[in-house]
Amino acid sequence: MLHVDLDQFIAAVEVLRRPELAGRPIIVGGRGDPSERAVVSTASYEARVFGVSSGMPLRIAARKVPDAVILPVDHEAYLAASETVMATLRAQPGATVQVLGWDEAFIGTATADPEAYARQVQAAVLDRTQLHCSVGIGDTLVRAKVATGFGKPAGIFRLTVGNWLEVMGPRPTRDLWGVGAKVSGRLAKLGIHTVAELAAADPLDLVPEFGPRMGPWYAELGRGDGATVVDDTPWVARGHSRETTFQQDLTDPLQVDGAVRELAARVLEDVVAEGRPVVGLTLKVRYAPFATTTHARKIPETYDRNDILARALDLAAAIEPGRPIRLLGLRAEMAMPEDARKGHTPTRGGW
DNA sequence: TCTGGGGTCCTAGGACCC
DNA sequence: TCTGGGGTCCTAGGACCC
Repeated sequence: MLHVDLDQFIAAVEVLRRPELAGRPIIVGGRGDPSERAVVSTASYEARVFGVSSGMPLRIAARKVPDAVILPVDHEAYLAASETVMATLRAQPGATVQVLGWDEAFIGTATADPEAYARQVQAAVLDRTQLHCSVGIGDTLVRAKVATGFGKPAGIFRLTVGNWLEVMGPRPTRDLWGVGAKVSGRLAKLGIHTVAELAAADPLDLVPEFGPRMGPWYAELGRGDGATVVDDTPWVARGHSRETTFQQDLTDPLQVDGAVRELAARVLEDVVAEGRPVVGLTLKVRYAPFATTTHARKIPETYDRNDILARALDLAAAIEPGRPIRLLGLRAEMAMPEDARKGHTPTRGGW
């Protein structure tokens, strides 16, 4: 299968509608105002040279690149570009497409020459959207996904059971898709630093540290093994959430109450649009500077907006009075239809 | 005043039941 | 006075990804 990832997608979309920006360091984030609390969504390659990367506070990024072009996030524009890209992928011969995000997807197809197929995909995407992409080829989803990183920018790379350990073996476990800072640290405590060491680990030895599902799953990840079938089952959202970071920390209970009401109204817009009942609510509270707590509650299946609002306000009663609040979030979990995709391997986001 | 917003899934521990 | 063992459900918290 193939994994397709657009190069500097958001920045590239911005350049398409403002060609005079080509070649300049572009940083897209928040409302485009580096004096506000916000982070970088994407930086162009010209900006990355200065050490700017996704997730970095916008303020810091702006400081690193004195003459950067800083632009606000424009979801609609990226979504429109994304839909054209995905439609182009679906139009490829024999393609089964599994979308992972705005700018990436797996393609399953039976072809004798995957490199040629990949070049054809790149040409089609470029022709239809003027956007460049990199393509990974693999015999598992994990290998295809990881391979893409070696193809950037605008290239093609192939990882299979034959060269996985040769290429990935000496690298830190952090380079794996699904291993972050915390897990790589916990693996290091067990004496596992490299992908090769993880691949050689006994899955059962990882159970005490990571649990019955995640332990064996990490060992599998180290070997590059896992799913081999691209699944194009339509995605059914488990829930919808909204959150707000306040430019000034909130301390007034009336303001907190108002913020919760507004979040509830916004979440309900999404939920009502889907016509599925709500079965649970989670309130997320980030107290300044960075301590986060959540309060969750199952509720009887209901569509009733007033009921849901009342229950959200119930949750808000758990907020500690007088403590400054930096962020509030509200998530509504929805009832799942019987035939929805569920119960596959751990992925934690990104579908 | 350094830290978005939208997702998914797993695990631990307590409550409760038989 | 002592206090099993298995199971399920729920909440809180954590980790990761785009």
